[in-house]
Amino acid sequence: MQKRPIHIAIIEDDDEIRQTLALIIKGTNGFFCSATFPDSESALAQIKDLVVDVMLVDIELPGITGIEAVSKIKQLKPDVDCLMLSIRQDDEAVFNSIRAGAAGYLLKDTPPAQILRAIEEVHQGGAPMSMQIARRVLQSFYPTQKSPLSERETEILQLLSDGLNYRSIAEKIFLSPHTIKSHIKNIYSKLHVHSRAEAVKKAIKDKLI
Amino acid sequence: MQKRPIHIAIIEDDDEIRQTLALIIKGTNGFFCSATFPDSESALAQIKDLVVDVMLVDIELPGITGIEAVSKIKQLKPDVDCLMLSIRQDDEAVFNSIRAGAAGYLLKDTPPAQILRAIEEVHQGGAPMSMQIARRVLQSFYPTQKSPLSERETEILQLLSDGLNYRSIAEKIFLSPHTIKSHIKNIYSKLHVHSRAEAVKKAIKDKLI
DNA sequence: TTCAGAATACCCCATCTGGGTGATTGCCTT
DNA sequence: AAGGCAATCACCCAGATGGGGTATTCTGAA
Repeated sequence: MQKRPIHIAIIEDDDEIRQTLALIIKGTNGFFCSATFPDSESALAQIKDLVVDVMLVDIELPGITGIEAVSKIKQLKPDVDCLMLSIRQDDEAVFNSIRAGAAGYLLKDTPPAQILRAIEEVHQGGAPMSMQIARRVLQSFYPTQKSPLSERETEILQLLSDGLNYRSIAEKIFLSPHTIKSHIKNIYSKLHVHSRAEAVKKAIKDKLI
Repeated sequence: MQKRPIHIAIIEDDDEIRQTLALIIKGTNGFFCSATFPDSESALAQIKDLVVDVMLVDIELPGITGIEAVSKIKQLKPDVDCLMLSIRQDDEAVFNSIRAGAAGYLLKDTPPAQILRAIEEVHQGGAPMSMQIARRVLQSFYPTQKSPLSERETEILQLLSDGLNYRSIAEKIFLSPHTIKSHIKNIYSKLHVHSRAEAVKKAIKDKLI
């Protein structure tokens, strides 16, 4: 029995690249090209009536960017897997794409055979990424630099972020509220902030807690 | 000219798996097995004197876990790339490994050829992950559920997280401080929190801002 | 059309916060 | 031996915060 081919659509403004991709897809067994679009607008207009499993999306498009397109596509058809295809590898492009709902991210220098492999992988529930992209993504989890805070301070910052006030923190770790306040003042000065909200934000962003 | 092989060390408590991995590595051109260890302790004791590019690390080990081992290895030898090899695919294992500094994560059912490919990739600055793992990692960037906050509220929460007080926020968006306060009260009740710190924490964790 | 929610604005008030200043003890490094 | 930092505790005070209300307008869904 013949397996249903993976239905693919392409959004890519460069005519040559778009057509080449389409040709490769059409010429390969198990892959089917449902549609191609030169911009996000036309793709979004038709997406509802389209049978499609995987979308290849360029980021740099005239008008609506590929990233915004992905965001809208995921709203309209949450089951479509969007695979970004871009020359950009800056954090801005990569992480905004992922946040928008991209299920994979390939650089444009990826050879055709690997693009096809990535399409299969994304369709099987994977998240293919070019090697540089994957590394960047993992690196985003590492603490940026080592904490300037002492252990005690980190502990108190943790409790602070739970919304406890001086007194509650003091009770929790058996210290005087004055001491807590002292620590918090030190935390502020080390993190260069002036309020709990800022401190919590910085702590999370810098992965201190 | 002969290229220097990739030097690999293994930490794995299962004798059979460890020896099989070592054999595969030894038997493949371009790969060299520097050492194998049945536990983290022995690996950490010797790591300083070891020439090694990539470490294969199991997570579930007697004594010090693979995750803690990675954290210590990265402290001692930051240039070593650690590739986790585990049966576990729960968030706990995956994200703690990544935070500890792992540069890749393979499930144990990965066939040998792919393990070798992953070793090469990690050594070239990539971050090979089993398909399920990569997807999980990307999913960690998506907003968990859609925001319960209105646009205005989100805007104000954003400013709140920058450490602005009622008055400053009011000035920034040309509203009365009373209004800001009203909005913030609504934000608190929607997020089920009672302070700025908690609100900011929840907002970031739930990717509302 | 009616009702809910969003956005706007105001009042009261007890409590909490952040900034300033100062002190003691102990540990570590120099 | 000295200076520095972490950790502890203390006091003062102006201003901010959070919780309790109330009210109007507008929009969109039921």
